[in-house]
Amino acid sequence: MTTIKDVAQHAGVSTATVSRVLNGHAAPTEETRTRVLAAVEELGYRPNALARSLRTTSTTTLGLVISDLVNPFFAEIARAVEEEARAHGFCVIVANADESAEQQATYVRNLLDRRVDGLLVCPATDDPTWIAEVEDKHIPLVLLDRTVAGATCPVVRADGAQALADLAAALTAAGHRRVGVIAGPADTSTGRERLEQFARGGLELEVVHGDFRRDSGVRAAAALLDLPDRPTALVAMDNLMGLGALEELRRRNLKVPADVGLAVYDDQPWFPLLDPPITVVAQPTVEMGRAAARSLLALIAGEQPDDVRLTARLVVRGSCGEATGAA
Amino acid sequence: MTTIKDVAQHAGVSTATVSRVLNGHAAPTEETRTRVLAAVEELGYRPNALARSLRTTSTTTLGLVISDLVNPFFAEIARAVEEEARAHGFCVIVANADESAEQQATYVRNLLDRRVDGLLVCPATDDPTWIAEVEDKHIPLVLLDRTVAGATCPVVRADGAQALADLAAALTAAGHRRVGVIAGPADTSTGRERLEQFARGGLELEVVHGDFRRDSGVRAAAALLDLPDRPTALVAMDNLMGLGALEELRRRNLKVPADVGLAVYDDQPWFPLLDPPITVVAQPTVEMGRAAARSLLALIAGEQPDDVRLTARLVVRGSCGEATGAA
DNA sequence: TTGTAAGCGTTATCAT
DNA sequence: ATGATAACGCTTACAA
Repeated sequence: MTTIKDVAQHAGVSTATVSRVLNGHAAPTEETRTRVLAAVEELGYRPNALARSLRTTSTTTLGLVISDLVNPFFAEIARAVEEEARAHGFCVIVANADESAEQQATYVRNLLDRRVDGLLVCPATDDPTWIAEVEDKHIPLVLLDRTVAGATCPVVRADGAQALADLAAALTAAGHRRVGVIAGPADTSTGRERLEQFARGGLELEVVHGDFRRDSGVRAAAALLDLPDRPTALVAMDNLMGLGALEELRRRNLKVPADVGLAVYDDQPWFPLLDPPITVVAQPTVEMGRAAARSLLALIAGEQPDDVRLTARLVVRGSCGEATGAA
Repeated sequence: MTTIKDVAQHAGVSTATVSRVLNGHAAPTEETRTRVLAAVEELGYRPNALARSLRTTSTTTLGLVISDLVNPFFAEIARAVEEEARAHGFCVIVANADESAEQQATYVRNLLDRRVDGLLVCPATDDPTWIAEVEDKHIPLVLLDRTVAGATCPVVRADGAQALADLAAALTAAGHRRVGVIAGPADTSTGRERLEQFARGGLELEVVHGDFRRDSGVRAAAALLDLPDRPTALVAMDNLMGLGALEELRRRNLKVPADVGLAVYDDQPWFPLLDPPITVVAQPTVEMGRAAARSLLALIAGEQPDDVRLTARLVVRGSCGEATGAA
């Protein structure tokens, strides 16, 4: 491996000069500059980022802890974060907490050990203990999608209040009175918030909590459909539980929306292709990822970014039935 | 930030002893061990991974260069790689080449600079120039999904030969004679290979090349459907182009399979939910990611892993029509 | 068993 | 404008 020493020797200058040239300092004269650059070129020299980081205490690397990478929503977020980071010359180390608080804590520690310049976390649960560690070390932190109580750092998330109100209204207009909710975990902010906001819609709710994953969607749908007084519509509070619900509906040969209406929180490219197309609350997923990365980058740059709330919106497609003139 | 020096001082030993304790060396006596550990605990000391890596020339980090993270197939691969890496105590830096050879080269260089212990690459194109750089530095390299000419490193990929033969047979049995192929780029091994293997099936083919992305699927489907002698079935050679084709079919109000049959290479969870469910060639995606990570880890450990070929298989669902007894 | 000290490849300070 | 040199925080001979 060729080092800065080799380059210095080859160019007949000191390592300091090579470093100055490579870092675009004002000092070196044009003549030495070209000589150094020639040596760099000839030897195919590339600076060791580790050594540099050790010295400068900057890694130009972001840590991203995702609560569940299987979830296309979070996969999309991860992609957007990577994109925005790349645009600013940063790399991203991606960590998957698999909705486990312990795994998340482990990963956060690992990323801190690696001296990432900042941390982007989609908290798996409300447990806030890990945050102290991050703040102790003064590592810039931004929360994404979910928040946790007592977090003093910037939070970037979607605002689904209006969309959920609209959804409740649309369901009501379509003649639904009693709907089954496949809710997220009660120990996540999004799990609680979506349920609560939807509950304000005045519908009679039957609630089963899932864990934001496919299987729980299947189980929750089954439980709701087995109810003696079966709800006329189901609302799944994330796309994976929505997928599970759809599978269960298909398994039971129930027609949507004739037998049961369905709506899902978080849109996916394939929802419009179903028959009928699925009515959803669409989140500005990519923009959330980008905004979060930008906030973190700003924090790293010493600025004080505000919280970001991106509004989700209802997309009515047909899986909840038609609005009846009467209702 | 507390360093190993602080711990040494606090425990009344040398930094060397602290290091030995922390790295589980045989030397230290039980008594000093506990004393050191107590100091570590009390100070909340965490070793600086950068400094350690600089010294040991090992980062326990894998670099993963994905050709297109938007593609759920690659997202799934990324997840599987991360999972397997984590199980072995490795982190993953994810890079997205966006199907661009230049971006890929840039990222490879960046990851080498960061001294990743090994590199996992899904090559964006056949261009092999970047490989030389990696091999020069003797960084373990494994190719994933796609290969490039002249690569001497292990390759992990799917074998779709049989599945594509089966697909051609199934299409024939369903009465199709002339099918439109939405193929991958000719400058990717998978693009060429899938087309070639499918072509052996004896069907009359109309081929349009896409770029493995959604839009190209829309365009290719449109082109094929506009043909004077319209094919009776479409085969999309990856899931995103399949999505695009489905959108175009829906836009034209064409019924599957009554008007046009459809099959897609690479399964997705929502394909069974469509009406009719989509016939696919299912790849062992997760296993590919895992296998690739394992091969790379083996390479890093000094072993000589073989190429891995995981067989894809045809899943007949209904989007190609029923087999007619006659055919 | 433990300590001393060199070295990993940089950058930055301080002279010159 | 350039060159020595210390320092970043750790591991590892080598010595004791």
